[in-house]
Order: sequence, then structure tokens, then C-alpha cells
Amino acid sequence: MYQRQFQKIQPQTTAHLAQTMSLLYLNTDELNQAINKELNENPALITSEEKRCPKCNRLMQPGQACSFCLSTSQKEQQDSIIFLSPKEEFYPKSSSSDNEVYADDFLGQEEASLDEYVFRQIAADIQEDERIIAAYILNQLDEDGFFKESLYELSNYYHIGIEKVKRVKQVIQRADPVGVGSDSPEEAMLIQLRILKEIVKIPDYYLEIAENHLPDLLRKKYKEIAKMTSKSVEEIRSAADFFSKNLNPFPARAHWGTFRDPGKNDHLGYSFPDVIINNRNSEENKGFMVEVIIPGNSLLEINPFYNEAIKEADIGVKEKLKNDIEKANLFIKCLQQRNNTMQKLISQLVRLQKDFILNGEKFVKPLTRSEISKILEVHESTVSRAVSNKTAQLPDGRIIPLSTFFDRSLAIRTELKEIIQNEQKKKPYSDAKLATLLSKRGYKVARRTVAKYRAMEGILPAHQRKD
DNA sequence: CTATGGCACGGATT
DNA sequence: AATCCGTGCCATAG
Repeated sequence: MYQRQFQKIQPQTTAHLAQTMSLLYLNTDELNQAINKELNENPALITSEEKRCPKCNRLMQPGQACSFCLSTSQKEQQDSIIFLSPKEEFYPKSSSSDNEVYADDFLGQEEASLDEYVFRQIAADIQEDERIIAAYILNQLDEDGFFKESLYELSNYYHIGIEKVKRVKQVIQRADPVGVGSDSPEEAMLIQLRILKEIVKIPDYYLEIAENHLPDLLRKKYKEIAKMTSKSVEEIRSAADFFSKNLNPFPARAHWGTFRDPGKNDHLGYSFPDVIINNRNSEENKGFMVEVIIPGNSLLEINPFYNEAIKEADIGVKEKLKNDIEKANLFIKCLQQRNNTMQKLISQLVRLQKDFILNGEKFVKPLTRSEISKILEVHESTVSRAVSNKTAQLPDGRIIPLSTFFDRSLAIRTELKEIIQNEQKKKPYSDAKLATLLSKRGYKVARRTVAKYRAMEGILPAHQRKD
């Protein structure tokens, strides 16, 4: 009997334990999906209108800081950090019924405006009879800005030549969220790269990689690509780095910054920043405000009717209801735990990398995840999970991966960039010279390493820099 | 001969 | 256990 019970409960318990861990992995976007899923599956879990400060649990106005915490912590220390609620505008209130999901509403609005937005740009560039094609394509864009239907069918249906259809697609792809209307992230990135190449100097092999090896690149099979293209792994890496910084696999999400997290896994994605760091007030260096974006955290609660219903329910049903409530409770706890961990992590990051945030990439201090884990007294992997796949918005508006805070060479690389920028264009420094110059400034690195940093920044070797 | 890139190794990090 | 990163050694281009 005892065993039976155990068997019954065990799978759920472990599932939820796993959930606790996995929530930490998720960034804002993914977490939002997870919450919505949970809301759909578990009727005991509902969204509530009231919000409470995650710190002091007082009620607060939607979209605003907790007035209590704000006033006390300002008195406390100058370095204090305040955690705010999720930003209201990210999760606009849904006017429709309970089943509707906030995020979907939001995406719906985005999409609705996207086709119009693009159409206005291209209207002048296409002919009368092509408009119907353009309109159709734009209408069928999915939430990432892709058009996945067959161009040939489209051509047949409207009795318009396939070349024309293709041309229209190309025009669309070159419109503002560059790459919109492509049929895949790969194609979108390729288009973006081509256009970028018209503006900036970009090594030719980047294009080759983008044309033929993007899928492998996304899977980080650098060595394989290197062999196939007879380029070095290093060069492939630099390409990957460049791509991740400058290309956007999902055109429709372009508005939220120019960054793809090179971190965990194969999953590429643009997303909201997971935390936002702001100066307390614009002039002073008096600490930062840190908003941890937690979709729905303070909006979740147990359906109050459930507690009523459980008293009157039959025994069989009672079990189910109890179970539901239990699950809902666990989920909320998991969320709070994740939130809490993120808060602690970010506050340490902000404290330790204050110079970086205020004064730029030159001031990134060497920092490892395990150091943080010791400070926070959590396991290394916890920090690792909390960092991976997540982004922060800095006071200057840039959105960067959290892993940047752990980039040991970023400071040296920016120093290197500066040196090269200021060098005499007639006689560029060789890598060896650069190495000694760097060591004079306190960065001891091997000549070979300088070459790598150069490659990472996309800077050409000395003899090609003479112009 | 010099400058740079390729490869691979070892230690650190995740 | 897997991956990343800096480095040394050697090959090759200029």
C-alpha cells in the first residue's frame, strides 16, 4: 500500500523538481510560454489582477515599483538594488476571456502592424500587378516574420510569372525588418548578410558560410565547416560570432535589439531582455535599478473557487482537486525560486561589474561563474543555468547576453581595438608588436592570442590594414 | 626572414 | 563529461 502510493506520487514530484531546475534555464520568452501552458493545463492556476512586491509582499500598482521597498532601500545604502515588478507594457492586459493568453494577444498586435509596415515601404518599388502578391505574402507571415508557402503555387494561383513572384519576395526581404518574408532563419540571415556586405567590409568567406553551412554553424559544428571550406576553425568561430552579433534569425522580433544569444543549445532566438539595468537617476552613480522581467509571476494565484469546491466535492474528485492545487502551488513556488535566484545573481553581477556597466566594455573584470556561485552559496550549475540563454539591457539601451559579464577577454579585445584604431595607418602594428603594446598596458597575452582576438573582432591582419 | 594562420594540446570552466 | 580558451610549434605566404 505504501509502495503504491509512492509510485503514484513519485512521477509528479520528480517532474516538478525537474521543473524547478528547468525554469531557471528559461528566458523571458520561454518562461512566458511555460506559464501559459501551465495556465491552460491546470485550472487551479489563474491569473490575478493584483500584484504584490516580490520582496515585501505588499500590494503595488501595476507596472510600478513597490513604493515601500523603493523608499526604504534608498535610505539603506547607495549601492542598493531595487527589484521591480514585470513591466506592464510587456504584458498588456487582455480584454478578452480567461482562456486568452496575454502573450498571444501581444504578438497578434505586433504581427498585424508588421505587414502594413512592410507594405508601406515597398509599395513604391513594385508594380501594380505585383501588389496582390506582396499583399498575400505579407498577410501570411507567421509570428517570426516568415513566409513558408510555395512561391510556385502562388504564381499559379494568381497567374503571375514565377520570376515576378520571386522578385516581389526579394523586395520584401530587403525591407526594414531585413529578411522578413524569408522561409527560414537561414534565409533571413543570408539576406541580412548580403545587405550588410554592401555597406560594410565583410570577408568573402562569411558569405560562403552563410550560403552553404548555416545549419551546421547553428549546431556549432565548427570543425566540420572548417574542413569543408578549407578555412580554420578560428575563422569559422569569428564568423559565428559576427553572425550572432549582427544577424537576426527572426526578422519579426528585430525591434528588441541586435543580438542573438550565443549561449546554450541550438535554440536561437530574440527575446525580451531578462533583466533591465538602469541608472537610479540619470546623473548619479548611485547604484542601479534592476528589473527582473518575470512574466506573470505576480499575476499568478490559486483559483479561490478551488478551495471552496474542495470542501464540497466527492472523495474521488477531491483527490484531483487537491492534486491540481498542489501542482499550482509548486509551480508558483518554482517561479518564485527562479526569480529569487535571478535577483541574487544579477545583484552580484551588477555589484562586481559596475565599472563595465557604467564605463564600457574596457572595464569588464575577469569573473567566473564558480566565483559567483561561492558568493551566492549555490551550486555552480545553478549559476550556469541562470546565466545561459539570458540577456540584460544596460542603461545605455544595449541588450547583451549575460555571459558577457563572464567574458575574460572582452576588456583586452576592446583595448586592442583602440590601439589599432589609433595606430598610424601607414605602418600598422604587427601582432607581435600589438602583444608587447598590450603587455605595457597590463595585459599579458601571447602573440598568437592577439591574432585570435583580432579575428574575433573581424580586424584584418597588419599588411591588409594599410589604407 | 617576418608575419600570420592552422592544428592540437592542456588546463580551466561549465 | 564536454566545451572553451590561451598557447606553442610548425607551415606557408608575402
